[in-house]
Amino acid sequence: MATVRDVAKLAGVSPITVSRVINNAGYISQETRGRVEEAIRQLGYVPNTLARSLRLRQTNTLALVLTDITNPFWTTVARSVEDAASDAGFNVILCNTDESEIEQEKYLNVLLQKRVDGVLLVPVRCTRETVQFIQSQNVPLVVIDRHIPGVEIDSVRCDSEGGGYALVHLMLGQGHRRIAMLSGPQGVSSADDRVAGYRRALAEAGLDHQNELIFYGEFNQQSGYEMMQKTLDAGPRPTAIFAANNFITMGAFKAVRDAGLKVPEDMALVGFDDLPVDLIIDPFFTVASQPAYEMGKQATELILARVAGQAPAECQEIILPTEIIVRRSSGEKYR
Amino acid sequence: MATVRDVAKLAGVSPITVSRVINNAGYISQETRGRVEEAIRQLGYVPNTLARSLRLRQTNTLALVLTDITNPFWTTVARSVEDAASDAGFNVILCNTDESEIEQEKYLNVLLQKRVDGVLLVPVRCTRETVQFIQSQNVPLVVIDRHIPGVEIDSVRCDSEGGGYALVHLMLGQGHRRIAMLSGPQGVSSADDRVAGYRRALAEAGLDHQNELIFYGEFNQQSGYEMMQKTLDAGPRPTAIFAANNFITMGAFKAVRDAGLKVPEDMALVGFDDLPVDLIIDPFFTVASQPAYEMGKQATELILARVAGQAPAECQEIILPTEIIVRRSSGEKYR
DNA sequence: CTGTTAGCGCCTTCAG
DNA sequence: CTGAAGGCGCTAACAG
Repeated sequence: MATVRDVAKLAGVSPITVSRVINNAGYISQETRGRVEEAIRQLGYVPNTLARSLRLRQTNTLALVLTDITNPFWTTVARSVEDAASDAGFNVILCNTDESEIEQEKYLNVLLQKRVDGVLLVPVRCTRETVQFIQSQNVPLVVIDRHIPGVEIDSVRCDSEGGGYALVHLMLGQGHRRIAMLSGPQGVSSADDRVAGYRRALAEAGLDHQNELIFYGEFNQQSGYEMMQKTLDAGPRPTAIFAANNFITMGAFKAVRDAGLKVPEDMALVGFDDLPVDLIIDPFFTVASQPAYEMGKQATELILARVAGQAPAECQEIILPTEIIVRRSSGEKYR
Repeated sequence: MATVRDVAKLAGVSPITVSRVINNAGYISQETRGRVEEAIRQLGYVPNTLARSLRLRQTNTLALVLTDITNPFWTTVARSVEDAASDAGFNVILCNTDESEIEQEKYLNVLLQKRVDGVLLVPVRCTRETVQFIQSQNVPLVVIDRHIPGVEIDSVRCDSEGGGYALVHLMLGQGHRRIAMLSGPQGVSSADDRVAGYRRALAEAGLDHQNELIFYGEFNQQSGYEMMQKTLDAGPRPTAIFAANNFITMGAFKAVRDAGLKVPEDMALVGFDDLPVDLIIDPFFTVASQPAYEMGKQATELILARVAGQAPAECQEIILPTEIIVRRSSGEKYR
């Protein structure tokens, strides 16, 4: 495989001149440039970015570490990040943690070894230790979707508390008084924040802790199904459900259906995250929709600014609003 | 940032010894190893893989170049590729071409410069030139989903011809005689193969070219919508539609609905690619489902074998079967 | 406008 | 079991 030296020799110039041509840097006479370009063509020379990166300490590569690209919410974020990165001349390494701390740690290790210029991370646990390692290596880090309390870190997320509040407020407004929440894992900020929104809405309606009915599970369909089953089995049955994400919503719906009940007649259902409208004939769920594309975009722009050293010194915390989309699953007025 | 040399100095050994500890290579006394590991810990040393890759000519990085991660079919493939790569200690750079040759070329260029160990490519155009560049650099390449006629290249794809045949055969069996096909772009092998399957089924039923009604468009929803509109406007209306992928199917469905007609009563509809069952309450479309996860897995395993120099010399061509899933959109017997 | 020197951080080769 | 020398391919700094 040809190197700058081979090209230089063939063109009768020095290696550095070849480098200048490749990178459009410094002054080069048209004639020399022509000779070099011709040599490059003849040799089929492809510059070795590894060597360049080693020298410049910049790889033009970002890492996107998320839980599971298969969730359409993350799919959109990934697409958005790749778009923004690509526009700026960066590539993106994709990593799925499946909410496993062990996987996350493995990935982060390798990514730092590969000297990615920045990491976009959806942290599995919202603890200081998660990010300590990355920060200690002075690699720019932007936390997406979740936040880590008590640590100075750039983060881009949605207003989970507000979205949760709005959905539950909607249910209350329709007359529901027994509203159960099917949450994600405790300790994951997006789950916790949505619970907080749920609580605030109940409190505001004069309902106290006795009226709270919260199940904690995972952000997947099976967990949603199981939590819904428990809800149906337990004590006095709620009349409405608030599910903490799209998969939990689907699982809950199926459990209700499998129990021979109907949404929304027998059980109103609202949830976080819209499903991709393009793939669904007849959208049914009332949701708090997150601007996934915008999130990815802003996170990427922020980290690219950090990489370029152009971002303000203080840590940025960007919180985007959710949009409440009312459809049939929330039903009409209750009673 | 610490280097092997720093670690070596602190541990009172030579750099190469540190290297041996890091890579578990060669013989090291327990005691020396202990000292080195302690030094690594103290310094927070993170090995620089760039330098290592430069030396070893291996990056442990693959590239996945596809059209659009947002299509659930590709989402699944991406997940699968990342899973298999990760298991083998490789990372994956994700690239979306949006079916643009220019984008594709840009990506391939940068990827080769970054010295990825292999490229998994969904080629925008099925021409020899597309892959020539990569092959000329001796970088392992596996073509996914499509194939490039007349070139020796590893490829993993589905039996598009067979799937198309089966779907159209199904329609014919239900009595349909006027069946239109809404295809993807001519020159993209998956589209062409599906058209071939359509033709074979018609021919076998004794219908000649006069009975063919084929529209060529793009693999997206808007194109599906537009092709369907044309179909509805043009001459004698068909009674059944074969759409070449999931997005075209959705677009066609919406056009039919917007025209005040019903699927399947007024128009039967079958298509390629199942939609993610997990996200859909009540699957409706009769489809030829492709084993996306399996495709990604096999493609990745093949390319990893090539990288390791363990694959058979001759080029591999893996063709996976589709599964016909009959649902309501294909209707009952016609007439 | 062009070239020389040196080094980014690592590992292979060959000695000890 | 450990080390010294050299080079992977590139570019910054400094000359000219």
